[in-house]
Amino acid sequence: MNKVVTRFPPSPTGYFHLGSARTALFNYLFAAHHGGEMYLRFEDTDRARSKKEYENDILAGLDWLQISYTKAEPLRQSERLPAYRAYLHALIKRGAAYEAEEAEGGKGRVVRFKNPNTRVAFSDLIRGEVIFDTTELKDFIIARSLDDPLYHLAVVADDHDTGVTHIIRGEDHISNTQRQILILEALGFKRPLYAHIPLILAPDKTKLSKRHGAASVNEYRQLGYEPEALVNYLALLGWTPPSGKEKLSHAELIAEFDISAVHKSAAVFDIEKLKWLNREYIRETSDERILEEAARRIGCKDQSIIAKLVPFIRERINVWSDIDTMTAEGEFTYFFKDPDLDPSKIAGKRSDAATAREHLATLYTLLSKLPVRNPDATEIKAAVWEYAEDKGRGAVLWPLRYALSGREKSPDPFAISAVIGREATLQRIKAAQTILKDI
RNA sequence: GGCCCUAUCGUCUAACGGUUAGGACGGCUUUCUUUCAAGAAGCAAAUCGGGGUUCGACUCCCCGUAGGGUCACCA
Repeated sequence: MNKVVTRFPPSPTGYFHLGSARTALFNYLFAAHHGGEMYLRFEDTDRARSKKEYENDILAGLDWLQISYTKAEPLRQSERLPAYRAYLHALIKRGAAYEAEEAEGGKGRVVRFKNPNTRVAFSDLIRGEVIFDTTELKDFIIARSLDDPLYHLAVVADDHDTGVTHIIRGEDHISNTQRQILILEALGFKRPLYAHIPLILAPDKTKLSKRHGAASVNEYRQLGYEPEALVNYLALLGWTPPSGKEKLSHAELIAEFDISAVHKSAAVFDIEKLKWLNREYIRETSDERILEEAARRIGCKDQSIIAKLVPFIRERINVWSDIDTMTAEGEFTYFFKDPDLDPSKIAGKRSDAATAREHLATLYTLLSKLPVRNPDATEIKAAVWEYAEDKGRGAVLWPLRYALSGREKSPDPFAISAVIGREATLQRIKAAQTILKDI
């Protein structure tokens, strides 16, 4: 087999979309699997809607997802006008296209393709034989003028000139294929192989778009998803690797990818499964990485305290921005400063104010015996466990935990105590006792 | 509407003529547990409908139905 060449040709008329990202990913995986390469080019023949800003967004997204590519030379279709003009001339010269006066609006002369009105059939790598009767296409327009080509002409020219062997694109392009085959055959080009991948749908089963919430790659980046998780998830949408694995590394995806195994039907984007996958990746990340994200997001207070929060954060978040949410909801504040206690909540369900106060007093004594250096959670637990077992764990430990956190939900009291240290622990227990005395 | 594509649990999917239709996410239950989270165990949940072909259809064929895509001087 000749060298595989694929391409990813977005038009920079919008932000880098999830659907585009998956198309890019499949082109990349296919090329990488076969030791080939993927070209990137920008289809900016619609000059009015194309923006540099969007180009940059696409480039940044590709880099973030670690989808590598070769830049076409030149990168933009707007830089290849002479080439298109030559092809247009060739087409006109051999009678396959002609200039025509445009009736509608009368904006000058356009170039129309002379439709041979045949049947065009191609074998799609995913869908098998697809047949179109091109008659209804009429003599479609391929250029606004000799210097202003339209999509179909430009695509055919570019794919040919860069030696593209496989065109892997969204299903929404399937009916464009007939026009492009007609043009390419009129030009005498070799036909590439086509593979039309199914679309990504929103939960309401329509094409995924902005109104369904986050649809751009950059939004997922902002929300704190890991690029590996997003790539992994996108690859699984419409394709199952032969190994049946659900969590695959970049290298595994490349090794297992098979375009002919891609499904024919559209898949609904399930944010819950993406979150789950993302959590799987976060679980494996280093303590350093979590510390870095946490310090930045919580607000860099005491780094040594945040370092102790790492295991706690690791098991509670799906995406990095969950740290922001937790911060906003005050789920970290008691690690940094004494909590405000609601007197009615100190005793908990398994105790009353008077006994809770007794328990706290005993706990204070017990914990005072701990070494002055800050003990770890195991040592703290050991110091009070026997007493808690004896008096009832719920009755003893709820007041302790509440005294330390001031919250109805939190990690266990030993973990909290280990983070805030011996002195703060004793102080908070004392504070809770004092409040209890007042009621 | 024309043309094209598609159809297994709520969602992503396995099965490639013979299985009690399997797995994952989510959900629910139980367990662990002072609470939360995590963990462990378990449960519910699907072949769109109708005809064929066949000893036997999720699987092959036809017809419906439903969903999607596309019908630009956008890409």
